[in-house]
Order: sequence, then structure tokens, then C-alpha cells
Amino acid sequence: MCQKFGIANNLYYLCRDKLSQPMKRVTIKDIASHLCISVSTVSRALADDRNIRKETRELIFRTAKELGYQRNPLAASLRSGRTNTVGVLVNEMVSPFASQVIQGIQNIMHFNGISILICNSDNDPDQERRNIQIMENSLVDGIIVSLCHTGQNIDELKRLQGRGVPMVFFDHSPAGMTAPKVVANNYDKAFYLTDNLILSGRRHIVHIKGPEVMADLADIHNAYRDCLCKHRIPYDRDLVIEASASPDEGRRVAEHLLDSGISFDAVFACHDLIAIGVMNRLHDAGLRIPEDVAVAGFSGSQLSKLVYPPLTTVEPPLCEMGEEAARLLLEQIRHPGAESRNVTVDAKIKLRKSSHAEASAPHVEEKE
Amino acid sequence: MCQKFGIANNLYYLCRDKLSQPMKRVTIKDIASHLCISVSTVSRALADDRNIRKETRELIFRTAKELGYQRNPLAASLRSGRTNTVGVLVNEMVSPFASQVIQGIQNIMHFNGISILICNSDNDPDQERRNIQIMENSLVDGIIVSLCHTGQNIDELKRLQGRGVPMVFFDHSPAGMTAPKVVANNYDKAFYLTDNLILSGRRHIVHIKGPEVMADLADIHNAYRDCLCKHRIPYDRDLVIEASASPDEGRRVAEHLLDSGISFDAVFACHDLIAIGVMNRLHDAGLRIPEDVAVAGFSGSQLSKLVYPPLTTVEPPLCEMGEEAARLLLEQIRHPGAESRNVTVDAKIKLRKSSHAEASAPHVEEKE
DNA sequence: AAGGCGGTTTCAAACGTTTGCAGAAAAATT
DNA sequence: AATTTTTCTGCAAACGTTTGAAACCGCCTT
Repeated sequence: MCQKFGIANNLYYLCRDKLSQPMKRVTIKDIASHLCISVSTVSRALADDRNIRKETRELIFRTAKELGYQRNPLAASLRSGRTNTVGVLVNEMVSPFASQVIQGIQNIMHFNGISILICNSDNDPDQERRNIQIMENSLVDGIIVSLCHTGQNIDELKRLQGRGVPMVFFDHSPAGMTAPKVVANNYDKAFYLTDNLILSGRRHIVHIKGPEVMADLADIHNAYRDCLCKHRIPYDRDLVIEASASPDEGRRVAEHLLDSGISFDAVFACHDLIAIGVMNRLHDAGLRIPEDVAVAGFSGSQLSKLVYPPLTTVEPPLCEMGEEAARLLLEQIRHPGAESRNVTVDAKIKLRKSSHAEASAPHVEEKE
Repeated sequence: MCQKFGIANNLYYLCRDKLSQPMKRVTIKDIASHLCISVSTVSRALADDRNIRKETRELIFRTAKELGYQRNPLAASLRSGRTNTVGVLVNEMVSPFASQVIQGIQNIMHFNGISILICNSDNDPDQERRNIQIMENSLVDGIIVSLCHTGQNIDELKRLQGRGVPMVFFDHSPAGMTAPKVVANNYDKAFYLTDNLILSGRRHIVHIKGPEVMADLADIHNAYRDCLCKHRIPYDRDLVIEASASPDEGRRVAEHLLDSGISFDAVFACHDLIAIGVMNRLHDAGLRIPEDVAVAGFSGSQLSKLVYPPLTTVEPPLCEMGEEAARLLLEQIRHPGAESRNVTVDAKIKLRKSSHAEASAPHVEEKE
């Protein structure tokens, strides 16, 4: 077994690999006895502890690779109390929104040797609550959260926070919790977009807003109102409708608008899925987009480019949001008790055909 | 500490909970010393071992709940060698395809107390390889796989299989691996769809096919060819183009078709994303869908309902596929070495406006 | 010659479970 | 009453790592 005595070697393992079924993994014990040193030395070497002589470290790394060693994360976590896993709690995975953010989170986390556990609640608060418990039970080192719009599990999250679990929010930030969050500059962009619709001649702009509990969605509504005010256009309550983020809700709202005979020449929805539903229903009614009605969404993703006509929207830098969220969480994990810091990212306005017959205004931030 | 001696009680823990930061979790040791019994009894009771007297078991369950015990999955896994976690390897999460299947997988797995680890390779074979290694390193009890179309990591999967990791495929089944898979009856549905296009008067049907390595995609192509043959329509190589599954590829193919002056009156793509790209490009060229060109996709999801006009496609029962895959994997895990069994699920044909001006043919399986 | 001091390495005790085996108590058989 | 069987519980050794504290070694200082 021991190299110094010339007995056996890694062939032992290679043989077993091919034969026995559950195949024993190589452990640090194996490396240690192979080199006739103690396990603690091996452990420290592999952890890049500076108390290990350079040659020893290199020798250990080399034989670890030779023997095909893979550290057992279970044992490491059990002993160290850190799982090197963070949880990501999302409220939907139908649109590419979440998956893009997750990609960003992974970029940072995997680089830091941390793996991530994803739970999707599909906008079901009960499922969300269960997911939070899964996170807790999985002993994650921290979690990144995008809550359901209802925000009814805030108490549960507070409990976790009380237990010392680091936590970062993105997308939807619940009012009344002090935790780092990464949000987009929704107000500015929504203002700009409304402004743009007005400048291109629209006067009767419908706004489909989200639930008030979510601060970020409220911002969009506020921007809409303030921009109307700037242009001295009266704020018409009939033109403001609340809906949740789904195409079906969009269709419903469009239907309501058509039925009630309200006259409108633009629709600005707080979510792409709603805007898409609106477009579809208006299409069916024989209305032309954008000639008859301009449509704009918000919080867009690749989806908005796939529909026809391509949808004007505001695209948050999803991947970057994920990366920022990951960085914030790492800060929290590494320095518990550090004060909570927020990050605002810059969303990009995408003026596309759904709002402008000629989608090439000179002030377009990025035209496609 | 010990109840029998009237010392301390759970208040001890409750107190600590509120104060100390990293908050010690309640362990079976705590329960044991609380009741003055051995940890093994507690462990067995909580595992529903039949060697425990009913009253003892109930007592233990009760106090476990009182003390707020939550089993430490790390320790359990380390000792037992089972992680009660299965991996899910997907090649994309942009479309809702994956997330629906994952939902199905979760339905079954969570019911069986198994959690799932999701890795997305975004159709990048290198990332896919890394993800496979993450799975291996995470000591999952088994994995459910939907490979990249390139299929270049098949060797790596074979290695895992050789190490005794149970494995189930869905969606794309690599040729040349014996493992359980769940696939849809693609051939039948593709045949039907082609037939339908021909019956509605289309003669020059373009087929956009996938890479040959994937058996399920080859089926679609075969069905297309066989159906043409049935109608004595010659198979024209110029009308068959290979592309990978993305809207951009769809646009590229459409552009190629327009440029080369090939005449065609229908496009049947092996993937919805391709079909959507085609539609967009044809729209831009001023062609009407379906009047000038009928378009049909395959392997659809909610996405196909969002675009305009709604896309004719074949929708596999995604959730059911996930559930079947999960069941197959559980079989493999519980009875290692059992022979591999395949499951075929029935996909639904959705005739929508993109292929039929009047989407209401009498033989439509489900019209919307 | 005794002591001190870095730089390295080892010892041994955790971490919270599961589980084969032994042992005790109770029940059943002789 | 003595034995066997059955039912239940306890002991203690794992699982593979991390980590504080101790120990060793060679070298320098006094």
C-alpha cells in the first residue's frame, strides 16, 4: 500500500474500478497511506494551507490526480459546517428571465467553487413556502430570492434571516425587509419609455400595472404617472388596470378594453408576458400593431424578440443582475453582519416595431 | 438535560435559538439525551424501522417535533452512501420545455423524499461535460439526461454508467447507449403533420431537420420522407436543410430559401424555435403566413401559443415525460441491474393558424 | 548547553448520522 | 422452572473530512 515500501499502488484502485459494483472512491486516507503521511497533511495541502511545504503540497496534488481523487463534499460540509451551496429561489421558469439570471449567478458561484440549488415556486405561495423549507433543510450557506408577487412568505424569510442565513433579493424586492438587493433602474426607464410613446404621438396610453406590494413594479407605475404629468396629460383611472404576469391576463385585459369601448392608442404593460397576451388579442380583433395601437412591455428577455412584431421593452441586464446578486451574497457569507448594500443595474431600452412603425428613432438606445 | 431526572428541557434550545448566532441545530443526540435513550433507537424510530416499539416511536416523533428537530441530510448521506438527490441535466432552459419536464420530475421525486439538482448546459458541449462532472462529484444517486444535439459527451456518460450511476434519458436519446429512455411517438406525429400539410394542398414542403446523431430527430425526418413517398411526391434534397435548434438558425434558413429562389409553400421544422425564426424572417420579407407559406414546428411548448400567428406544432406531454423519467430512474435506483425499459408517451398535435387559415379541420386532435 | 523560534507535520477529536451485532427483557415453548 | 424464541434497545464503529493543539526538527540565540 505504501509507496516507500514498494507495495501495491494505484493499480489496486484501477482494478477495483472495473469490477466491483458500488466502486469505492479514492479518499484522502488512501492518498495518505499511499504516501505514508498523515491525513491531516493531505487535507491541508489540498486546501492550500500555507503551513505545508511546497514540495509536499506538489507531491500530494500529483498523487491525488494520479489516483483520481475527488473530494467528498458531504464529509467536508459535515465537518466544516459550510455546504458551499447556495439556494436560488425563483417564482417562475417559463420565461427565460430566471434562467438568464441563474446563468449569471452560476458564473460567479462556480468560479468560487460553490454550487447552487434551484427551486421554482411557479408563482404558488404554498410551493414557495415549501421551497424555503427545502433551502433551510439543505443547509445552504445563503439564498438568492425572487419572490412571488404576493409576497406572503416574507415572515418565513425573516425567520431564516433571524437564524443567520445570508440572503439577497433580486427582481422583486419586498417592502420592509433589510437585505441586500439588486434592482434595475425601473423608474428612469419606464419614464423614458412613456415619454417616447407620447413623443411619437400617442395620447391615450393604457398602463397595465402589477401588485402594489412590490416596490419595483410600483416604480413603473409612478414613472408612467409622472411622465403623463410632465406632458400635461390627465391621468385617467380607466386606463390603468392591474394584472399579474401572464399572457392570459394580457388577453383578458385587452378583451376588457375592447369590450368597454375605451379609446386607446397605446398599451404599456409592466411585464412582457402581459404585453404579448395583449398583442395576440388585439391581432385577433383585427387591429394593427403598431399602426392602430402601440404596445410596449417591461422586464423583457429573448422572448420579446421572438414574437411578431418584435416587442418594445426594457431589458434588464439579466446575467449581470445574477452576477451582482451572487457577489452580494458572497459578501454576506464571508463577512456576516456587514451592512446590507444595494446594487442598481442599468436596464436597456429596446425600441422595436411593436411601438414604432419605423423603429429607428435617433434616440434609440439600441435598435435591433 | 434528561427528562427522567427533571432537568432542563426544550426551553434550553429555544433560548439559544434567539441568542447565539450560528445557532446549533437540534440533533438526534439531543433527542436521545432528552429522553434518556440511545441515539440508535432515535435514529431507527425516525427511519420507521419496524424493530421499535410503537409507543417508543411515537414518543420520539413527538419530542422530535417539540424540539424542532430537522435531520441533517449531510450526515445521513455520508453514513448511508445515498444522497437522496438525483441530477437533471438539460441542454437549454430558454424555452419552457425543460422547466415543464422538471416539474414532472419534481412531482415524483419530492413525493419520494428525493431532491433534485439541475444543471443547464445551454447547448454548450463543454459546459455539458463540466455539468456531468458536477453530477458525479455531487454523489447523486442517479441522473436524468437530455443531451445536447451534438451528442459528444456520450463517452463521459458511458463512464458514469460503468461506475454504476443509474441513468435515464428523455427527449433526445443517443444512439448506441443502452439505458432507459422516455420518448414521444415522433414518427407517427410527424407523419400525420406532413400528411396534413399535403392534404391541405401544399406540395413544396421544406423540412428543416436536426443532426442525425439524435434518433428522435431522425424519426421526424424519416416520417417526412415516408409521407411524401405515400403521396408520390418526389423527395427534393434542396428542400431538406439541417439546422440546430435556435431562432437565429431559423432566420438563416429562411433567408437562404428566399435568396436561392427555391419555390416552397410550407416549412416543417423539427423544432419550434427554428419555426419561429422562419416565421419572423418570412414576415419581414412580406410573405403571409399561412396564406403564402404554411409553417409548422415540433416539440412545442407554451411558446408556440405566444407567437403570431399561433404555431402549429406537436406538443409532447412534458410533465408526463418528466414523471415517467423519474419513475424509470427510481426503478433503476431501487433495483440496480434490472433490465432497461423504455417508455413512449403520446404527443399531441396542435393544428393552429400558422399552417391553416381555418384552423378547424375535422381531424384536428385538439384545436385551440 | 539550555532555551526559543519558525516551519512542518501529526494526533485526535469532532461533525450527525446509520447499522451490524450483541445484549436485555419479555414472551412463548418445553 | 428451565429453555428457547421473539421483540426491543444499546454499543460502538463506521462514513470522509476539517481543525485546534501538540509535537517534532533543525537552527539560531544567549
